Amino acid sequence: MFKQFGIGAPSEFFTQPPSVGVSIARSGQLDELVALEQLGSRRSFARDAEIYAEGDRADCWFKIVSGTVRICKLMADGRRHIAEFFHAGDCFGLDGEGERTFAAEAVGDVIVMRFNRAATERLIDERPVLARCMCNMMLRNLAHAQTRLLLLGRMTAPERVASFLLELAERRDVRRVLEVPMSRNDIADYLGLTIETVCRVLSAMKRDGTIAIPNPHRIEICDRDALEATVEM
Amino acid sequence: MFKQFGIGAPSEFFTQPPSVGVSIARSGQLDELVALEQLGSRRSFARDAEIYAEGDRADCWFKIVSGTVRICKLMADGRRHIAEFFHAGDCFGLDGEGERTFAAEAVGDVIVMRFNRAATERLIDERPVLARCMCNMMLRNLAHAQTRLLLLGRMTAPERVASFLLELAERRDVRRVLEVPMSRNDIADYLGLTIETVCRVLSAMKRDGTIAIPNPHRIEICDRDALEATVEM
DNA sequence: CGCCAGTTTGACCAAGATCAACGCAAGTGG
DNA sequence: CCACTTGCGTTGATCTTGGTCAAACTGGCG
Repeated sequence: MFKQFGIGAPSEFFTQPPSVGVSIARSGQLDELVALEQLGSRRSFARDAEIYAEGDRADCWFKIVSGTVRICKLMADGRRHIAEFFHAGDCFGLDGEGERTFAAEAVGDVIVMRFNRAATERLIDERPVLARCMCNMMLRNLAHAQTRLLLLGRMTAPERVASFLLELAERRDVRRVLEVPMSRNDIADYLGLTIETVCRVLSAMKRDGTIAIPNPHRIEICDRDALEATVEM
Repeated sequence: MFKQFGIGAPSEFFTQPPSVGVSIARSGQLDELVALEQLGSRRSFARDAEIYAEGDRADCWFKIVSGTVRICKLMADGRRHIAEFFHAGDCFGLDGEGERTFAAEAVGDVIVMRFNRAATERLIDERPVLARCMCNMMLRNLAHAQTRLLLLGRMTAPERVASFLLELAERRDVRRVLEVPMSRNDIADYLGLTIETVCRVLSAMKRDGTIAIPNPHRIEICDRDALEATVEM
């Protein structure tokens, strides 16, 4: 089982039941977790350090203890694209068994658990219930990618920025004060915009009272309805 | 196993080994296929017919016998987004167990096999090797979505069109003469462009001899190198 | 033949990119 | 402790890509 797997998991693999029904492994889960902890080794990375590079052998995966990670790719002419951000509790790096197709980098200082792929596979063979977790994880990844496809394909700059803020709020489960660990450049490359456009849109939102920006890495949502109205799918 | 699953499968589930190694179920596969055939029922849809709608209960999935299907979504203000095209041999509609988040429509006339989800789940519980197929399928979906993210986020119109043509060629496994079942409008909504831009780019490619367009639904690749150079990631 | 749907082309427009300053806070070194 | 640098972030002016609007073309079909 589990020879190759998804790009990453925007959710709490092994520590929390999947959001949608199914009631997985209520009993076994903790045991698995303990087993996993012993398989993993703690690593830390400084800001902008490369956790793995495009082209590396994909022989391990990671779970974030603290910090934020970006999954990204540099095009030949220097254009950069960020496929995903992962936060504390998320898993990432479960990509195909061959080479990495994206790089993973630390957005700020990051601490992760590193898991050997082969060892994990053995564990999963013993406890097939874990396979179900993996599938759920990949499903969520896929659903999220689909949402982003719509965003990048059909949304205007203000809609993208509004979506981004609401997504941040939802992931961190806060209603008002957002911590924004990534730079404006990261946000731009995530939303398919330029840094200037991101700034301008944020400034416009600040001007009309939708948000407040006490400092660049902290944004407060003052008028959530306005944000939601901006997205309006 | 398999309570909820990916958006669709751009590949040959159950009929062909996965492209990347792993050598799955060499022996059992045919038996499964036979079992499945008996679970499924043949359905046909006319051009533009809705196979399922956004919001429908996701209690079945499909494998395409012939024709092309688009997975799409209409935004409130009429903007349309096509998440994916599926062709003969592909599976789709394995989305989450709740409601459909996208609609599926027939691009031309389409024949599909329709499979009941619950029955399939039972089959998979009996033959866990099938779960591995599912995971591979989702992995491919995910990898493809990631590629499209890059396309929509960071590529110019000519790059998008060139990618599209090369993707078509690769999927159909032809080197020169492409059948293009979908309309220019479909292509535009798939690439995040307008129909006019798609036309203009195709016309430009025709002008400089990269492609020939004997009729709107047939495109010939005359200079594959030029196409590949256009994409150049 | 004329209509219809889809495609193509052209003229013009605007959202967002690019280029260029400027601001501002956190180091750094004299 | 204070100039000076450095790295972001913000703002403005201008340009370009691709969108919008409108008209012409094409091939099938009653």
